[in-house]
Amino acid sequence: MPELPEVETVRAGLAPALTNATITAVDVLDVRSLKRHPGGPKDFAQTLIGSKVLGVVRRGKFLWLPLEVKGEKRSLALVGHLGMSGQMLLRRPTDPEDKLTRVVIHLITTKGKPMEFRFIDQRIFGSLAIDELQPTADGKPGGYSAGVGKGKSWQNQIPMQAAHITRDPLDVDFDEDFVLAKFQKKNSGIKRVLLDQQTLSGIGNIYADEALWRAKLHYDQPAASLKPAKAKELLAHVRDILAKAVSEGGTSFDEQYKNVNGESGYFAVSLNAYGMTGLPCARCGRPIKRENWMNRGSHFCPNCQKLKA
DNA sequence: CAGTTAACCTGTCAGC
DNA sequence: TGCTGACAGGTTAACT
Repeated sequence: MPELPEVETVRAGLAPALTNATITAVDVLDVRSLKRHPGGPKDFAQTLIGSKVLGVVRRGKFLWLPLEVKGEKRSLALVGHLGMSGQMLLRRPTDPEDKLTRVVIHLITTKGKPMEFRFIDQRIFGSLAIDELQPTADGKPGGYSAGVGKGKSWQNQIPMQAAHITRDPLDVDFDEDFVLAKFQKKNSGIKRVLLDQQTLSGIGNIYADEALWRAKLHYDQPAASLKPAKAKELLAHVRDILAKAVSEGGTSFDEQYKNVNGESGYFAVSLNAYGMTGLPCARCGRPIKRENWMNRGSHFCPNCQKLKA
C-alpha cells in the first residue's frame, strides 16, 4: 500500500504528537505483527514500557522512533513498516476501537495527556520491531526527520533492518549519480529497477507507473538502455511526483491508506496511469492498459509508452 | 553473481 | 444470498 508519500504523511503526523512522549503500556493483539522482532511480544513490551520517544524518522518506506530506554547502553529504536495495508493512527483512549488493530502502544505526553498509537494492518505484511541503531555508511543523517534532532546521538544512525535501504529521492543527501550508475549496470526492465529499494527507495507500484507514464517509458525497457539524459529526466519526474503527492497527503483509493487521523489523501485525482485501466490517456486519448506483471499489475499507455529497441 | 519467482496474509468486490 | 476468483499500496527467501 503505502509508498514514500503516504509514509511521509504518517511520519509528519506522528512526530509532533509522539516526540518526548513516554510509553506507559503495550498491547500486542496479534503477534504476527511482530515478526521482525525476534525477542517476542514480552520483550517488545518490556523494552518499550517506560521508554521515551525522541523523534520520528523516515527513509524510503521505513519509519523509526529513536528511544531513550532506561538502563540500556545500546541505541534502540521502534521500527515500523506499513507493508501493503498498514496504518498508524493516533487516538484518545476513549475513542472507539479500530478494526484490524494489531498493536496498541499507550503513551503519555509531557503535559500528562494520555494517547494511543494504534497499528492497524489488514494483511499483516507490515511490522513493528525494536532494533538497534547503527551509524550510517556515509556518516550523514539516517533519514528524514524535518531537521529535528540536529546534534542528537541518533541523528546519523539507522536501524540495522533498514540499513540496506538506499536514500530516497526526497532525501537531501540523495545521490543521483549513484542511481544513474546503477541504471547503467542493470539489464532488468526499468520498472523493476525503480522498485528496487537498494537502487533508490520509496517508490512502489503507483508512483513507478506514474513516473514511467510521464517519461513515456515502457515498464520493460531495459534500464541500461536509457540514455543519460532520459534517465535524468525520469528521476526528475520521480522527484516531482513524490513531492506533489506528499503535499497532497498521499494517495487513497479505499480504506487501505489513512493518515494518523484516519483521513484519506488527495493525490488519487492526479493519477494518469495507475488504476486508470480503460480510461483515455490524458496525452493521446487512447485507453490505458493494465498488464499482469510480477504478480501485480502495470498500468501504461500502449501508444505513448512503447518498448524501444 | 544477477535476475526472477513464490510466499507471506486478509479483505473487498465483481460475476455467476 | 452465497460462492469463487481476481485483485490490492511491499519485502524477502529461495529459486534459476
